[in-house]
Amino acid sequence: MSEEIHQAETVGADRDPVFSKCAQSADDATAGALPPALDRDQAPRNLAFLLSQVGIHASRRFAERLAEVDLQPPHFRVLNLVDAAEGRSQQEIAAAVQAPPSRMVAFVDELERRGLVERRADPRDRRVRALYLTAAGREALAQGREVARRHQEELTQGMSEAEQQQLTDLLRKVVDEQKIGAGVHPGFGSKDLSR
Amino acid sequence: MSEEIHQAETVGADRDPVFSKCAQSADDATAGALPPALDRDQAPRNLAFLLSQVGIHASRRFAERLAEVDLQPPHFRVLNLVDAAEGRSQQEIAAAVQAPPSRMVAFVDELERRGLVERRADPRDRRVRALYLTAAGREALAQGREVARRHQEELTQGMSEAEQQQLTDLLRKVVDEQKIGAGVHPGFGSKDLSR
DNA sequence: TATTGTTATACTCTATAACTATA
DNA sequence: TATAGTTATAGAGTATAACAATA
Repeated sequence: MSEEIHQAETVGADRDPVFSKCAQSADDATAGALPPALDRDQAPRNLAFLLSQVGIHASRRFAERLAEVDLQPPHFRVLNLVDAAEGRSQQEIAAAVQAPPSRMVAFVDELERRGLVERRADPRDRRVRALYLTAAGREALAQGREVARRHQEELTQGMSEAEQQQLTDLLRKVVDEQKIGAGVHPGFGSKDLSR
Repeated sequence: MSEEIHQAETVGADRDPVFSKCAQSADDATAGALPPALDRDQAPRNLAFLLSQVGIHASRRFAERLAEVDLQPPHFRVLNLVDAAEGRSQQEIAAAVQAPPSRMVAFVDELERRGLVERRADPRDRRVRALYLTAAGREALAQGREVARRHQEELTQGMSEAEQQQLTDLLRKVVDEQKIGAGVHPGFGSKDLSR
């Protein structure tokens, strides 16, 4: 996974006396679990680290919330894409999410099993399986989008409208500058972020 | 993993005629691989999606670069932490990176095999294995940090100093507000981000 | 001969739980 | 009895390559 810790500099002075005290103090089931020398309270000022840290947190949190409506991120993504372009072949959708065909099969299997998506024959080419949403699929998609709405609300807690706009603009600048495909999310698997 | 696509709205109008044209156009080995209906060029304005997208991109890119000096993110992280607090026990370090003891063993095994880290006996408790960097370990750590420096440089390409500061401040605000532990990076594995 | 969808398979990463040696 | 470290193991997620039907 990921970005790294450049916070090392501030640490390393104190040692065992402080540590043993801390390790046994009563009220630190969560926070105080780390010895103080490793539990720096100074937030890293490192931009790359922050981006990675916040991004992964956001992704993971979203996966958690999505699970509440029985969806995993890849499934939600496929639903979105099928909705965006109904009647496309499985592999067209797969290409759009950058998933190999074999993975797509598994996802569609699952979605079809749950009655959210339909595979229909394409009269013009009997090899392809055209994908369509069912009514239940639209319902699930709506639920997922509601989760996404709440997720974003949570994520922007404590930020003013202006700040949100600023952050959005800056991030979009990065996407642009780094030539990350506009709507393409790197990493398709759900495990990636929900671990 | 992850954030989701709310870009669906803009799509779905055109269909096969446009698509077949696009699929065959010559100069789109990369970009034009997607049918236009799925290849929206409008960047998403969704903040949660952007955070996840950029964060994962950053993490993955960092893992790639780190590989150039034969390090994986978890190894680099462990090196950083050992450097920050030499002489700590394996499990203390493990706790600091939120890794289960069994994973830590594997990482330290690898680092020791490569001569970057030493396990020493602790005279006060013969169960613990105190961790120390070797000279080679310090060298590797320095290389990793240099990679991190270049990585950040790449990531902030095209941004003014002021913009970088703005972005840093905003992200730090999110870390604070979301109660993500300051220096704690969610997700320890390297696979997460390099897939 | 190439392509769509499918299956089989192998590989990696991960956590859990059992085990040992010390305490 | 509890803890530091280790090992064994099983599960999830992933990609690759072989395959069948169709073009």
